[in-house]
Formats: sequence, structure tokens, C-alpha cells
Amino acid sequence: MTDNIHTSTGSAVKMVTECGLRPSPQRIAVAEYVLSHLSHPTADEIFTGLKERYPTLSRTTVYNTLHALAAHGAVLEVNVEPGLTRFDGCTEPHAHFMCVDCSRIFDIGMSRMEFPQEFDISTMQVSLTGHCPECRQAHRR
Amino acid sequence: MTDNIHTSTGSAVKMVTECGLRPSPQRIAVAEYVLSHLSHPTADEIFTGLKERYPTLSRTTVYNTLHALAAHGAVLEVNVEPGLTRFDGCTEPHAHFMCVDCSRIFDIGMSRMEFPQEFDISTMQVSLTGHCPECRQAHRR
DNA sequence: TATATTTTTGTAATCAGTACAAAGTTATAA
DNA sequence: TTATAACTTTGTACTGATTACAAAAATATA
Repeated sequence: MTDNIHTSTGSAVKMVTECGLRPSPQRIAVAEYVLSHLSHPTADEIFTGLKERYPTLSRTTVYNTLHALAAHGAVLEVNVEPGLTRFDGCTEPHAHFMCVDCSRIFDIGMSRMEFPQEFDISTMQVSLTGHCPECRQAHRR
Repeated sequence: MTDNIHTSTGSAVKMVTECGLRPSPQRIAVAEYVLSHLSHPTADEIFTGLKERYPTLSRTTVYNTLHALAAHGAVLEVNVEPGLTRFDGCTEPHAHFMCVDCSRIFDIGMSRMEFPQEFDISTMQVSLTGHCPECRQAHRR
């Protein structure tokens, strides 16, 4: 759960290039931020966090980069809070637990759906995306 | 998955009163809509759907009612699509599958996490809310 | 170097959702 | 009843996240 501040730039560059994007400083910075801050930041938190070191950075670039990374599955969009998209650099299958008091979002492993007992779960939502039977057939998948 | 147009008004009234709300025509209409349209409508879709029959209905009333119902667990907020809250009158534990082609959202049972094979699952997100260990201890829960 | 391509930036626009106060309803008390 | 209080609805204005878009900047190619 602790953010790893010392993620190597290498993996960020790799992530960007593997998504078919040129490894520009801004894109590397965004990828690096997401990889090193596993606290599920919003696009705006990422923007603010990078603004000091990259004063000319624009919000649009952050959004564009995040969407491109998410489209390639390199980063996950987390929709726990209504109306707010958060981003997760950890792409291993896991659940997100949001505390209704402090609003923090915790990662929780979910092997065999046995959730840790310390967490007092009141609501649960499983969201899947993919191709439905009709669309699957339409595309002969 | 087919919407049941003929949901009795009775259960809608019951739902509203059980949430501690006065059963006003507007509130009953919203509850009835959610119960009879299990296609995960947005607040705006509910508003538009009811506007014809209730011409003076305001969006704010729809939002207020939905939030009150959701706060009491009578209705579920579904956050599959980023930036858009949908509502679900079915409160049985189940998963939501969104087709990336047609954008429809399907209900999927999840007993023992065995999802139906017809659906071609590409991403999965489990979201839980509740009280984290710290907040739990702070409130001696 | 000149030119084409890509990327970034900044502003304006959009859109879901919220705040809030006035107007309308319903309930309660005299 | 009538007056008064409590609640509900409405409509408008506002907020805040996200998107659209075109100009400017950077990078690659000829």
C-alpha cells in the first residue's frame, strides 16, 4: 500500500513505448507517477503532483496519456467513487475497498473471494467489461 | 434482463416509506421506474422517462430520491462507466458486465465467481465499500 | 535545411451532479 | 376551519471532472 517513490524510470519508458506511444518526457512522467503512487490518484492529482517538476505540463496531456495507457491495459481505471475516475498502476487482479469514513481506497487480493476480515464490508460491486454474446457473434469472435 | 413494465405500485410505495420518506407521487414514480427498468438507467434517463407523465418533475427531485433510496440500500449505485452513475433496483449480490461494443450492462450472478462463458471478459473490477481497520477502531466498531 | 508528423498546450465547451432559495404541499395545532 | 410549522418540489445557478479543438512547440523525415 505504501507508494514506492523510487520506481525506476526504465519501466515507465517501457510502459509508454509498449503502448505504442513516443516516450516524451511528459508521458514518461505520467507513467512513472502512476507506477510509483499506488494510492489510486485521480488525473488531477497526477497533474498537480507533476506540475512542480514540469511547470508547462497541461491537464490535457495527463488525460491523453492516462487514456492511452488504460486503452492498452497498462493502467487500470478505477470507478469506486461516483463521478471520479482513479488510476491504478497495479494491473494484477485485485479488489478495491473504499472506506466510507476516510475515503481511502485499499487494494485487496481476492483469491477465492476470501476478503481480509479486518475490513468491514458494507457494499460490494463487481464490474466486468468485454464483449457480450451478441456483439461477440456479430464480430465472429 | 427484460424490464418488467408491470411492477405494482405497491412495492414502490413500500420502498419509499421503508426509506423513511413520505410517499409523494414523484418519489413513488422514481422508485417504480427503477424497479421496473432493470436496464441500469442513469438519473437523467429516469428523469426523461418520467417527464412525459409528470411534466413538472424536476431533475433535482430525481437525484434526491435516488440518493435517499441508495443511502438505505433500497437501490444500488452502479459505477461501471467512468463519470456516470447508474442505478439498479436489484439489490441481490451480482456482478455487472458492460459490453465494450454496445455499452449495455448485463447482470451476472457470481456464485463462487463462476461467470457465464458466453461473455468475453476483458477487464474486471471488484469494488467494496465499508470501514477500514483504522476507522473501524476509531469508532470502536 | 525544409517539410511533414507528432505532441503539447491552453482555452473554451460540455455534461453530470450539487447547492440553494423560492414556491408549493402536506401535516399539525389552535 | 384557519394558522402555522414541517416537509417537498422546483428551477436556476454553480461546481468540478472531462473533452474538444486549434495554435504552438517539438521531433522526425526528406
